[in-house]
Amino acid sequence: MTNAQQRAEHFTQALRAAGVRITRQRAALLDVLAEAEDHPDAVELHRRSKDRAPGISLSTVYRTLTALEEQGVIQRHQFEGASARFEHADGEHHDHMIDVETGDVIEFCSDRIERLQAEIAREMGYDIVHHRMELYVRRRSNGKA
Amino acid sequence: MTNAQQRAEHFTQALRAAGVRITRQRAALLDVLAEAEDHPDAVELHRRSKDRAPGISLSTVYRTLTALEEQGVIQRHQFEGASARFEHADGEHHDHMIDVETGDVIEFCSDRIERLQAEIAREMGYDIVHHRMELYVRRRSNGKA
DNA sequence: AGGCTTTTTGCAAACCATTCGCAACAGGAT
DNA sequence: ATCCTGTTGCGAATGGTTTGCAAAAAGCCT
Repeated sequence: MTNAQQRAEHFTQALRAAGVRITRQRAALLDVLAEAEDHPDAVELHRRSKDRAPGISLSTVYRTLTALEEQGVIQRHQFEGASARFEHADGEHHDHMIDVETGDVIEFCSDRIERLQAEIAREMGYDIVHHRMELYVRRRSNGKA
Repeated sequence: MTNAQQRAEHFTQALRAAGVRITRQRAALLDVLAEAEDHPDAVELHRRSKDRAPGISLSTVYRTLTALEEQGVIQRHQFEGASARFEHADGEHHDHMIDVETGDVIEFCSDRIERLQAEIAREMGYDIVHHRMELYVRRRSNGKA
């Protein structure tokens, strides 16, 4: 069984557990999401889902995405000046770099930064509920310094 | 001369330099922005500006905010699930913590985090154009650990 | 001041991603 | 197979923000 299939199964379980029915349309979207290795937006997910569930509507895509997000199995990212993009939330936490030229999204993570964030919040009397960190970047033109 | 007056003057210069005319409406908004110590949204800025320039329209507020942002003298922040909020951009760079209960915005900055971000980007072959870091937080309930 | 050009204004309409109301439809437990 | 309840697609609504336009105001040159 591939990773994608496992993920699709995971999505299905999560929805069922929440009393959400798995329809033909939802199954299609779940598969599409499970297979996606990028960060597609709702319209793109709709486009991809139409192959497997002809006639699926954009509303249904949005509704299902919201349900999946509520169950915590996918994440919604609202990058600057763009519509929301989605990704499955099974690996460990990570943040994003967005190439401002191409729109490409690169994942990264830094325990050190996370620790500093928590430390700063605590010093000011807060606990972090969640955070958002995005680096808007441009490919280095001149090889290495 | 107060800080606010200096800032208002700074805004005025920036706009004039860009060939933008200072109208009664804009002067009012500039003052409001210069005096603001919080992070108001367009509607709130409009409300505050109406005292000094009765009849000023929300469109004018938006148009002027856009111009100021283009000149780099104010910053626009798009926090999660809220309309854009603005602040003057004269002090040094900082990031934000948002109290998820109250909506309060707290400023902070960490050179160490900034350095780590730059380092990470560089390692992956990128330069940072700008970044966004927001901590969504909740006040610690139990005093200090 | 007067006149002329260019920018700006307020209004209403347009935008765009996302959500919602609704009547027809379809899971899925029994 | 049935019934109950959740779901669908559609089109319309939303809400923050932007835009087209004709009227009004800035700024400039004498």
